[in-house]
Amino acid sequence: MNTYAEENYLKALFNIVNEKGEVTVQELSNQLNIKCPSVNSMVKKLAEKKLVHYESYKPLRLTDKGKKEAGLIIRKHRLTEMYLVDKMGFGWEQVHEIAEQVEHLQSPLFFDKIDELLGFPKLDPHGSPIPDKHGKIQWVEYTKLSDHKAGDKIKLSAVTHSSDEFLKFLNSRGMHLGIIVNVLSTETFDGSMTVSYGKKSKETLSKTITEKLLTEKAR
Amino acid sequence: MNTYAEENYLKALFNIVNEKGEVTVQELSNQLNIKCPSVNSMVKKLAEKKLVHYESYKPLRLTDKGKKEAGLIIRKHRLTEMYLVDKMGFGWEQVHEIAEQVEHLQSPLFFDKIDELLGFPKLDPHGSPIPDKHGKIQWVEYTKLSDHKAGDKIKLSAVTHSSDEFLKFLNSRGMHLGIIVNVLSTETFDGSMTVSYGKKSKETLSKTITEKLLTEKAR
DNA sequence: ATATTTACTTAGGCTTTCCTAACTTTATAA
DNA sequence: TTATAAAGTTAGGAAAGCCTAAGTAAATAT
Repeated sequence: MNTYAEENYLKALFNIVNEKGEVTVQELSNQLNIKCPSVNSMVKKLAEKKLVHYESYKPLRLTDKGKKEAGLIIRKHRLTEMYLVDKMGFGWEQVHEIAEQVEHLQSPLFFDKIDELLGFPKLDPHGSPIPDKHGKIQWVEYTKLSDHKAGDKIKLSAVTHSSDEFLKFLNSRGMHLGIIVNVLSTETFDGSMTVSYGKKSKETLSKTITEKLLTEKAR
Repeated sequence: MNTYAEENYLKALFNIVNEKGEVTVQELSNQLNIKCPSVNSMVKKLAEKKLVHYESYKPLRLTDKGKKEAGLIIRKHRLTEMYLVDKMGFGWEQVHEIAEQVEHLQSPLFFDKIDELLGFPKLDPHGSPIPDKHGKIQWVEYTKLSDHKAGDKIKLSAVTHSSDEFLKFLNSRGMHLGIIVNVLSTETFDGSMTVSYGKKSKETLSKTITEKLLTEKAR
Protein backbone atom coordinates (compact mmCIF):
# COMPACT_ATOMS: atom_id res chain seq x y z
CA MET A 1 0.00 0.00 0.00
CA ASN A 2 1.21 3.48 -0.80
CA THR A 3 0.95 6.48 1.47
CA TYR A 4 -1.10 9.56 0.70
CA ALA A 5 2.04 11.44 -0.28
CA GLU A 6 3.29 8.63 -2.49
CA GLU A 7 -0.05 8.50 -4.28
CA ASN A 8 0.15 12.17 -5.06
CA TYR A 9 3.60 11.76 -6.54
CA LEU A 10 2.48 8.84 -8.68
CA LYS A 11 -0.50 10.75 -9.96
CA ALA A 12 1.59 13.81 -10.78
CA LEU A 13 4.18 11.65 -12.55
CA PHE A 14 1.46 10.01 -14.59
CA ASN A 15 -0.11 13.32 -15.57
CA ILE A 16 3.16 14.91 -16.59
CA VAL A 17 4.24 11.88 -18.61
CA ASN A 18 0.98 12.02 -20.55
CA GLU A 19 1.41 15.69 -21.26
CA LYS A 20 5.08 16.26 -21.84
CA GLY A 21 6.48 12.76 -22.23
CA GLU A 22 9.43 13.23 -19.91
CA VAL A 23 9.36 14.18 -16.26
CA THR A 24 12.03 16.23 -14.54
CA VAL A 25 12.42 16.71 -10.83
CA GLN A 26 11.62 20.36 -11.29
CA GLU A 27 8.35 19.73 -13.10
CA LEU A 28 7.26 17.39 -10.35
CA SER A 29 8.29 20.03 -7.87
CA ASN A 30 6.12 22.65 -9.58
CA GLN A 31 3.16 20.37 -10.06
CA LEU A 32 3.15 19.30 -6.43
CA ASN A 33 4.26 22.56 -4.85
CA ILE A 34 6.99 20.70 -3.04
CA LYS A 35 10.63 21.78 -3.16
CA CYS A 36 13.11 19.88 -5.33
CA PRO A 37 15.15 18.25 -2.57
CA SER A 38 12.00 16.78 -1.06
CA VAL A 39 10.90 15.56 -4.47
CA ASN A 40 14.31 14.07 -5.02
CA SER A 41 14.23 11.99 -1.88
CA MET A 42 10.66 10.85 -2.43
CA VAL A 43 11.50 9.82 -5.97
CA LYS A 44 14.33 7.70 -4.64
CA LYS A 45 11.91 6.11 -2.20
CA LEU A 46 9.52 5.34 -5.06
CA ALA A 47 12.44 3.88 -7.00
CA GLU A 48 13.15 1.53 -4.10
CA LYS A 49 9.52 0.45 -4.27
CA LYS A 50 10.03 -0.25 -7.99
CA LEU A 51 7.50 2.35 -9.01
CA VAL A 52 9.91 4.72 -10.72
CA HIS A 53 13.02 4.29 -12.85
CA TYR A 54 15.61 6.56 -11.29
CA GLU A 55 19.13 7.43 -12.42
CA SER A 56 20.97 10.45 -11.07
CA TYR A 57 20.61 13.54 -13.23
CA LYS A 58 18.37 11.72 -15.71
CA PRO A 59 14.68 12.32 -16.44
CA LEU A 60 12.22 10.24 -14.43
CA ARG A 61 10.07 7.45 -15.79
CA LEU A 62 7.35 5.33 -14.24
CA THR A 63 7.88 1.57 -14.19
CA ASP A 64 5.05 -0.65 -15.42
CA LYS A 65 4.13 -1.19 -11.79
CA GLY A 66 4.18 2.57 -11.24
CA LYS A 67 2.00 3.18 -14.28
CA LYS A 68 -0.50 0.65 -13.06
CA GLU A 69 -0.74 2.06 -9.56
CA ALA A 70 -0.95 5.62 -10.85
CA GLY A 71 -3.66 4.52 -13.27
CA LEU A 72 -5.67 3.02 -10.45
CA ILE A 73 -5.57 6.25 -8.48
CA ILE A 74 -6.63 8.22 -11.52
CA ARG A 75 -9.38 5.67 -12.06
CA LYS A 76 -10.70 6.44 -8.59
CA HIS A 77 -10.43 10.16 -9.23
CA ARG A 78 -12.32 10.06 -12.51
CA LEU A 79 -14.99 7.64 -11.36
CA THR A 80 -15.58 9.95 -8.43
CA GLU A 81 -15.89 13.01 -10.65
CA MET A 82 -18.36 11.19 -12.85
CA TYR A 83 -20.41 10.13 -9.86
CA LEU A 84 -20.45 13.61 -8.38
CA VAL A 85 -21.74 15.09 -11.63
CA ASP A 86 -24.08 12.34 -12.76
CA LYS A 87 -25.54 11.14 -9.48
CA MET A 88 -25.19 14.05 -7.10
CA GLY A 89 -25.80 17.00 -9.34
CA PHE A 90 -22.50 18.84 -8.98
CA GLY A 91 -21.22 21.02 -11.82
CA TRP A 92 -18.14 19.85 -13.72
CA GLU A 93 -16.27 22.82 -12.27
CA GLN A 94 -16.93 21.70 -8.68
CA VAL A 95 -15.78 18.13 -8.70
CA HIS A 96 -12.02 18.20 -9.09
CA GLU A 97 -11.31 19.34 -5.54
CA ILE A 98 -13.58 16.77 -3.99
CA ALA A 99 -12.26 13.95 -6.16
CA GLU A 100 -8.74 14.99 -5.22
CA GLN A 101 -9.56 13.78 -1.71
CA VAL A 102 -11.86 10.90 -2.47
CA GLU A 103 -9.28 9.29 -4.76
CA HIS A 104 -7.23 8.33 -1.70
CA LEU A 105 -9.97 6.28 -0.04
CA GLN A 106 -9.11 2.62 0.34
CA SER A 107 -12.26 0.69 -0.45
CA PRO A 108 -12.55 -1.38 -3.62
CA LEU A 109 -16.15 -2.04 -2.59
CA PHE A 110 -16.94 1.66 -2.71
CA PHE A 111 -15.41 2.34 -6.11
CA ASP A 112 -16.84 -0.84 -7.62
CA LYS A 113 -20.26 0.31 -6.50
CA ILE A 114 -19.76 3.74 -8.04
CA ASP A 115 -18.59 2.12 -11.26
CA GLU A 116 -21.67 -0.10 -11.30
CA LEU A 117 -24.14 2.68 -10.45
CA LEU A 118 -22.69 4.72 -13.32
CA GLY A 119 -22.93 1.80 -15.74
CA PHE A 120 -19.16 1.38 -16.14
CA PRO A 121 -18.41 4.71 -17.78
CA LYS A 122 -15.44 5.12 -20.13
CA LEU A 123 -15.05 8.89 -19.76
CA ASP A 124 -15.18 11.38 -16.91
CA PRO A 125 -17.11 14.67 -16.97
CA HIS A 126 -14.15 16.42 -18.59
CA GLY A 127 -13.92 13.89 -21.39
CA SER A 128 -10.84 12.16 -19.99
CA PRO A 129 -10.73 8.38 -20.27
CA ILE A 130 -11.23 6.40 -17.06
CA PRO A 131 -8.49 3.76 -16.61
CA ASP A 132 -9.77 0.18 -16.35
CA LYS A 133 -9.45 -2.05 -13.27
CA HIS A 134 -5.85 -2.81 -14.21
CA GLY A 135 -4.97 0.87 -14.40
CA LYS A 136 -4.78 0.76 -18.19
CA ILE A 137 -5.96 3.79 -20.10
CA GLN A 138 -7.72 3.54 -23.44
CA TRP A 139 -6.40 6.64 -25.18
CA VAL A 140 -8.83 8.60 -27.27
CA GLU A 141 -7.56 10.51 -30.30
CA TYR A 142 -8.39 14.14 -29.81
CA THR A 143 -7.15 17.23 -31.63
CA LYS A 144 -6.64 20.57 -29.92
CA LEU A 145 -9.07 23.21 -31.05
CA SER A 146 -6.04 25.48 -31.47
CA ASP A 147 -4.71 23.18 -34.21
CA HIS A 148 -7.77 23.71 -36.38
CA LYS A 149 -8.27 26.26 -39.15
CA ALA A 150 -11.09 28.33 -40.56
CA GLY A 151 -13.84 26.19 -42.04
CA ASP A 152 -13.32 23.23 -39.71
CA LYS A 153 -16.40 21.87 -37.99
CA ILE A 154 -15.65 19.73 -34.94
CA LYS A 155 -17.17 18.45 -31.73
CA LEU A 156 -15.90 19.63 -28.34
CA SER A 157 -15.12 16.35 -26.57
CA ALA A 158 -12.77 17.06 -23.69
CA VAL A 159 -10.85 19.67 -21.75
CA THR A 160 -7.26 19.29 -20.59
CA HIS A 161 -7.65 21.34 -17.41
CA SER A 162 -10.24 20.83 -14.70
CA SER A 163 -9.68 23.99 -12.71
CA ASP A 164 -12.71 25.69 -11.29
CA GLU A 165 -11.75 28.98 -12.99
CA PHE A 166 -11.33 27.60 -16.47
CA LEU A 167 -14.53 25.59 -16.37
CA LYS A 168 -16.50 28.52 -15.02
CA PHE A 169 -15.22 30.52 -17.97
CA LEU A 170 -16.53 27.85 -20.33
CA ASN A 171 -19.85 27.77 -18.49
CA SER A 172 -20.18 31.55 -18.87
CA ARG A 173 -19.71 31.17 -22.63
CA GLY A 174 -22.27 28.39 -22.84
CA MET A 175 -19.61 25.84 -23.74
CA HIS A 176 -19.92 22.22 -22.66
CA LEU A 177 -18.86 18.85 -23.98
CA GLY A 178 -20.71 17.77 -27.11
CA ILE A 179 -21.25 21.15 -28.73
CA ILE A 180 -20.39 21.44 -32.42
CA VAL A 181 -17.89 24.20 -33.06
CA ASN A 182 -17.39 25.98 -36.38
CA VAL A 183 -14.05 27.69 -36.81
CA LEU A 184 -14.76 31.02 -38.53
CA SER A 185 -11.27 32.48 -38.55
CA THR A 186 -7.89 32.32 -36.86
CA GLU A 187 -5.55 35.17 -36.02
CA THR A 188 -1.92 34.31 -36.75
CA PHE A 189 -0.60 37.15 -34.60
CA ASP A 190 -1.84 35.96 -31.19
CA GLY A 191 -3.30 32.60 -32.16
CA SER A 192 -6.81 33.62 -31.14
CA MET A 193 -9.74 32.04 -32.92
CA THR A 194 -13.26 33.12 -33.77
CA VAL A 195 -15.85 30.39 -33.64
CA SER A 196 -19.59 29.77 -33.61
CA TYR A 197 -21.46 27.05 -31.71
CA GLY A 198 -24.93 26.50 -30.33
CA LYS A 199 -26.69 29.83 -30.12
CA LYS A 200 -23.45 31.79 -30.33
CA SER A 201 -22.91 33.07 -33.85
CA LYS A 202 -19.55 34.62 -33.03
CA GLU A 203 -17.19 34.16 -30.12
CA THR A 204 -13.48 34.92 -29.97
CA LEU A 205 -11.30 32.61 -27.90
CA SER A 206 -7.67 33.21 -26.95
CA LYS A 207 -5.07 30.59 -27.70
CA THR A 208 -4.77 29.97 -23.94
CA ILE A 209 -8.33 28.69 -24.13
CA THR A 210 -8.34 26.91 -27.48
CA GLU A 211 -5.27 24.81 -26.70
CA LYS A 212 -7.06 23.45 -23.63
CA LEU A 213 -10.09 22.33 -25.66
CA LEU A 214 -9.98 18.88 -27.27
CA THR A 215 -12.13 18.03 -30.23
CA GLU A 216 -12.97 15.23 -32.61
CA LYS A 217 -14.57 15.05 -36.02
CA ALA A 218 -18.23 16.04 -35.93
CA ARG A 219 -20.14 13.09 -37.39
CA MET B 1 -8.14 22.92 11.09
CA ASN B 2 -7.39 19.67 12.84
CA THR B 3 -5.18 16.91 11.52
CA TYR B 4 -6.38 13.44 10.63
CA ALA B 5 -4.93 12.10 13.87
CA GLU B 6 -6.46 14.85 15.96
CA GLU B 7 -9.86 14.19 14.41
CA ASN B 8 -9.62 10.54 15.38
CA TYR B 9 -8.83 11.44 18.97
CA LEU B 10 -11.74 13.88 19.13
CA LYS B 11 -14.13 11.32 17.76
CA ALA B 12 -12.95 8.64 20.16
CA LEU B 13 -13.21 11.05 23.10
CA PHE B 14 -16.73 11.93 22.07
CA ASN B 15 -17.79 8.31 21.72
CA ILE B 16 -16.34 7.26 25.05
CA VAL B 17 -17.88 10.23 26.88
CA ASN B 18 -21.28 9.27 25.52
CA GLU B 19 -20.89 5.71 26.62
CA LYS B 20 -19.05 5.78 29.91
CA GLY B 21 -19.21 9.41 30.94
CA GLU B 22 -15.56 9.72 31.86
CA VAL B 23 -12.57 9.17 29.66
CA THR B 24 -9.25 7.82 30.87
CA VAL B 25 -6.02 7.81 28.94
CA GLN B 26 -6.14 4.04 28.91
CA GLU B 27 -9.60 3.86 27.41
CA LEU B 28 -8.57 6.22 24.67
CA SER B 29 -5.49 4.10 24.16
CA ASN B 30 -7.60 0.96 23.74
CA GLN B 31 -10.17 2.58 21.50
CA LEU B 32 -7.55 4.01 19.17
CA ASN B 33 -5.01 1.20 19.38
CA ILE B 34 -2.34 3.71 20.26
CA LYS B 35 -0.08 3.33 23.28
CA CYS B 36 -0.68 5.42 26.42
CA PRO B 37 2.37 7.66 26.18
CA SER B 38 1.39 8.66 22.65
CA VAL B 39 -2.16 9.31 23.75
CA ASN B 40 -0.88 11.32 26.66
CA SER B 41 1.12 13.68 24.50
CA MET B 42 -1.62 14.06 21.93
CA VAL B 43 -4.11 14.87 24.66
CA LYS B 44 -1.81 17.59 25.89
CA LYS B 45 -1.62 18.97 22.38
CA LEU B 46 -5.42 18.97 22.16
CA ALA B 47 -5.51 20.74 25.52
CA GLU B 48 -3.28 23.47 24.10
CA LYS B 49 -5.76 23.84 21.27
CA LYS B 50 -8.52 24.23 23.89
CA LEU B 51 -10.30 21.10 22.73
CA VAL B 52 -9.75 19.05 25.88
CA HIS B 53 -9.67 19.83 29.61
CA TYR B 54 -6.48 18.26 30.86
CA GLU B 55 -5.11 17.94 34.38
CA SER B 56 -2.36 15.48 35.28
CA TYR B 57 -3.64 12.16 36.60
CA LYS B 58 -7.28 13.25 36.19
CA PRO B 59 -9.90 11.92 33.78
CA LEU B 60 -10.20 13.72 30.45
CA ARG B 61 -13.09 15.90 29.35
CA LEU B 62 -13.88 17.64 26.08
CA THR B 63 -14.28 21.42 26.14
CA ASP B 64 -17.34 22.93 24.47
CA LYS B 65 -15.15 23.66 21.48
CA GLY B 66 -13.93 20.05 21.50
CA LYS B 67 -17.49 18.74 21.71
CA LYS B 68 -18.51 20.87 18.78
CA GLU B 69 -15.64 19.81 16.56
CA ALA B 70 -16.08 16.17 17.49
CA GLY B 71 -19.80 16.48 16.78
CA LEU B 72 -19.08 17.85 13.32
CA ILE B 73 -16.84 14.91 12.49
CA ILE B 74 -19.47 12.48 13.69
CA ARG B 75 -22.02 14.40 11.65
CA LYS B 76 -19.95 13.74 8.55
CA HIS B 77 -19.57 10.09 9.51
CA ARG B 78 -23.27 9.51 10.03
CA LEU B 79 -24.43 11.47 7.01
CA THR B 80 -22.04 9.39 4.96
CA GLU B 81 -23.38 6.13 6.37
CA MET B 82 -26.92 7.20 5.62
CA TYR B 83 -26.01 8.15 2.08
CA LEU B 84 -24.21 4.88 1.46
CA VAL B 85 -27.23 2.87 2.59
CA ASP B 86 -30.04 5.00 1.19
CA LYS B 87 -28.58 6.22 -2.07
CA MET B 88 -25.94 3.67 -2.99
CA GLY B 89 -27.49 0.44 -1.82
CA PHE B 90 -24.89 -0.69 0.71
CA GLY B 91 -25.91 -2.84 3.66
CA TRP B 92 -25.77 -1.30 7.14
CA GLU B 93 -22.94 -3.70 7.96
CA GLN B 94 -20.76 -2.38 5.13
CA VAL B 95 -20.81 1.34 5.71
CA HIS B 96 -18.86 1.94 8.89
CA GLU B 97 -15.45 1.31 7.37
CA ILE B 98 -16.08 3.52 4.40
CA ALA B 99 -17.54 6.34 6.51
CA GLU B 100 -14.50 6.08 8.76
CA GLN B 101 -12.47 7.42 5.86
CA VAL B 102 -14.99 9.75 4.26
CA GLU B 103 -15.57 11.59 7.55
CA HIS B 104 -12.14 13.21 7.17
CA LEU B 105 -12.87 14.85 3.82
CA GLN B 106 -12.76 18.62 3.91
CA SER B 107 -15.62 19.83 1.76
CA PRO B 108 -18.67 21.49 3.28
CA LEU B 109 -20.13 21.55 -0.22
CA PHE B 110 -19.98 17.77 -0.41
CA PHE B 111 -21.60 17.09 2.94
CA ASP B 112 -24.24 19.76 2.48
CA LYS B 113 -25.18 18.09 -0.78
CA ILE B 114 -25.43 14.69 0.87
CA ASP B 115 -27.56 16.19 3.62
CA GLU B 116 -29.85 17.75 1.03
CA LEU B 117 -30.11 14.65 -1.15
CA LEU B 118 -31.10 12.67 1.93
CA GLY B 119 -33.69 15.25 2.97
CA PHE B 120 -31.84 16.34 6.13
CA PRO B 121 -32.06 13.06 8.02
CA LYS B 122 -32.05 12.98 11.82
CA LEU B 123 -30.79 9.43 12.26
CA ASP B 124 -28.15 7.25 10.63
CA PRO B 125 -28.70 3.64 9.45
CA HIS B 126 -27.88 2.34 12.93
CA GLY B 127 -30.42 4.59 14.60
CA SER B 128 -27.84 7.01 15.98
CA PRO B 129 -28.73 10.69 15.90
CA ILE B 130 -26.89 12.84 13.35
CA PRO B 131 -25.43 15.99 14.97
CA ASP B 132 -26.66 19.26 13.48
CA LYS B 133 -24.48 21.80 11.65
CA HIS B 134 -23.25 23.13 14.97
CA GLY B 135 -22.15 19.69 16.11
CA LYS B 136 -25.05 19.46 18.58
CA ILE B 137 -26.65 16.09 19.11
CA GLN B 138 -30.35 15.67 19.75
CA TRP B 139 -30.34 12.72 22.14
CA VAL B 140 -33.02 10.14 21.72
CA GLU B 141 -34.30 8.21 24.75
CA TYR B 142 -33.68 4.56 24.15
CA THR B 143 -33.78 1.60 26.51
CA LYS B 144 -31.51 -1.41 26.17
CA LEU B 145 -33.31 -4.57 25.20
CA SER B 146 -31.40 -6.25 28.04
CA ASP B 147 -33.23 -4.02 30.56
CA HIS B 148 -36.63 -5.34 29.55
CA LYS B 149 -38.58 -8.22 31.07
CA ALA B 150 -40.97 -10.93 29.92
CA GLY B 151 -44.16 -9.48 28.47
CA ASP B 152 -42.59 -6.26 27.18
CA LYS B 153 -43.34 -5.34 23.58
CA ILE B 154 -40.91 -2.80 22.10
CA LYS B 155 -39.56 -1.53 18.83
CA LEU B 156 -35.91 -2.09 17.84
CA SER B 157 -34.72 1.43 17.09
CA ALA B 158 -30.94 1.48 17.23
CA VAL B 159 -27.77 -0.52 17.76
CA THR B 160 -24.81 0.63 19.82
CA HIS B 161 -22.16 -1.11 17.75
CA SER B 162 -21.64 -0.84 14.01
CA SER B 163 -19.15 -3.62 13.51
CA ASP B 164 -19.51 -5.72 10.43
CA GLU B 165 -19.62 -8.90 12.51
CA PHE B 166 -22.37 -7.83 14.88
CA LEU B 167 -24.59 -6.47 12.11
CA LYS B 168 -24.11 -9.59 10.01
CA PHE B 169 -25.27 -11.58 13.01
CA LEU B 170 -28.42 -9.47 13.19
CA ASN B 171 -28.95 -9.84 9.44
CA SER B 172 -28.70 -13.61 9.77
CA ARG B 173 -31.45 -13.53 12.40
CA GLY B 174 -33.66 -11.31 10.26
CA MET B 175 -33.30 -8.42 12.67
CA HIS B 176 -33.35 -4.85 11.43
CA LEU B 177 -34.41 -1.48 12.78
CA GLY B 178 -38.15 -1.07 13.16
CA ILE B 179 -39.08 -4.64 14.04
CA ILE B 180 -41.42 -5.14 16.99
CA VAL B 181 -39.91 -7.42 19.60
CA ASN B 182 -41.87 -9.39 22.19
CA VAL B 183 -39.91 -10.46 25.24
CA LEU B 184 -41.01 -14.02 26.03
CA SER B 185 -38.69 -14.78 28.93
CA THR B 186 -35.40 -13.84 30.52
CA GLU B 187 -32.79 -16.07 32.08
CA THR B 188 -31.40 -14.62 35.30
CA PHE B 189 -28.37 -16.93 35.27
CA ASP B 190 -26.65 -15.67 32.09
CA GLY B 191 -28.94 -12.76 31.24
CA SER B 192 -30.01 -14.33 27.97
CA MET B 193 -33.45 -13.53 26.61
CA THR B 194 -35.99 -15.32 24.47
CA VAL B 195 -37.95 -13.15 22.11
CA SER B 196 -40.25 -13.23 19.10
CA TYR B 197 -40.39 -10.77 16.22
CA GLY B 198 -41.48 -10.73 12.60
CA LYS B 199 -41.68 -14.30 11.38
CA LYS B 200 -39.56 -15.63 14.23
CA SER B 201 -41.75 -17.10 16.92
CA LYS B 202 -38.82 -17.90 19.20
CA GLU B 203 -35.23 -16.72 19.22
CA THR B 204 -32.77 -16.74 22.12
CA LEU B 205 -30.32 -13.87 22.37
CA SER B 206 -27.31 -13.67 24.69
CA LYS B 207 -26.87 -10.68 26.94
CA THR B 208 -23.86 -9.64 24.81
CA ILE B 209 -26.38 -9.11 22.04
CA THR B 210 -29.35 -7.70 23.92
CA GLU B 211 -27.34 -4.99 25.65
CA LYS B 212 -26.26 -3.69 22.24
CA LEU B 213 -29.86 -3.37 21.02
CA LEU B 214 -31.73 -0.14 21.77
CA THR B 215 -35.49 -0.02 21.83
CA GLU B 216 -38.39 2.33 22.36
CA LYS B 217 -42.03 1.86 23.20
CA ALA B 218 -43.93 0.17 20.37
CA ARG B 219 -46.74 2.55 19.46
C1' DA C 1 37.24 25.90 -24.43
C1' DT C 2 36.06 28.03 -20.64
C1' DA C 3 32.43 30.64 -17.93
C1' DT C 4 27.99 30.85 -16.50
C1' DT C 5 23.52 29.33 -15.74
C1' DT C 6 20.35 25.77 -14.68
C1' DA C 7 19.10 21.43 -12.79
C1' DC C 8 19.84 18.04 -9.56
C1' DT C 9 21.68 16.26 -5.26
C1' DT C 10 23.54 16.03 -0.46
C1' DA C 11 23.57 17.48 4.24
C1' DG C 12 21.36 18.73 8.10
C1' DG C 13 17.20 20.18 10.49
C1' DC C 14 12.19 20.44 11.89
C1' DT C 15 7.37 18.72 12.86
C1' DT C 16 4.05 15.14 13.46
C1' DT C 17 2.85 11.03 15.42
C1' DC C 18 4.02 7.01 16.79
C1' DC C 19 7.06 3.75 19.85
C1' DT C 20 9.64 1.44 24.28
C1' DA C 21 11.67 1.80 28.72
C1' DA C 22 11.75 3.80 32.93
C1' DC C 23 9.69 6.52 36.29
C1' DT C 24 5.87 8.76 39.42
C1' DT C 25 1.45 9.25 41.25
C1' DT C 26 -2.82 7.33 42.79
C1' DA C 27 -5.65 3.52 44.15
C1' DT C 28 -6.01 -1.05 46.32
C1' DA C 29 -5.00 -4.49 49.58
C1' DA C 30 -2.65 -6.79 53.26
C1' DT D 1 -0.20 2.02 57.26
C1' DT D 2 2.84 0.36 54.51
C1' DA D 3 3.28 -2.77 50.21
C1' DT D 4 1.72 -3.60 45.78
C1' DA D 5 -0.66 -2.91 41.66
C1' DA D 6 -2.56 0.05 38.21
C1' DA D 7 -2.77 4.21 35.72
C1' DG D 8 -0.50 8.08 34.08
C1' DT D 9 3.78 10.53 32.79
C1' DT D 10 8.55 11.65 31.21
C1' DA D 11 12.54 10.73 28.43
C1' DG D 12 14.49 9.49 24.41
C1' DG D 13 14.11 7.72 19.80
C1' DA D 14 12.33 6.46 14.98
C1' DA D 15 9.92 7.10 10.42
C1' DA D 16 7.62 10.09 7.14
C1' DG D 17 7.68 14.10 4.71
C1' DC D 18 8.67 18.49 4.41
C1' DC D 19 12.29 22.57 4.55
C1' DT D 20 16.86 25.69 3.60
C1' DA D 21 21.62 26.07 2.46
C1' DA D 22 25.32 24.49 0.06
C1' DG D 23 27.57 21.64 -3.32
C1' DT D 24 27.94 19.05 -7.91
C1' DA D 25 26.82 17.86 -12.63
C1' DA D 26 25.09 19.08 -17.08
C1' DA D 27 23.73 22.33 -20.47
C1' DT D 28 24.34 26.80 -22.60
C1' DA D 29 26.66 30.79 -24.07
C1' DT D 30 30.55 33.44 -24.89
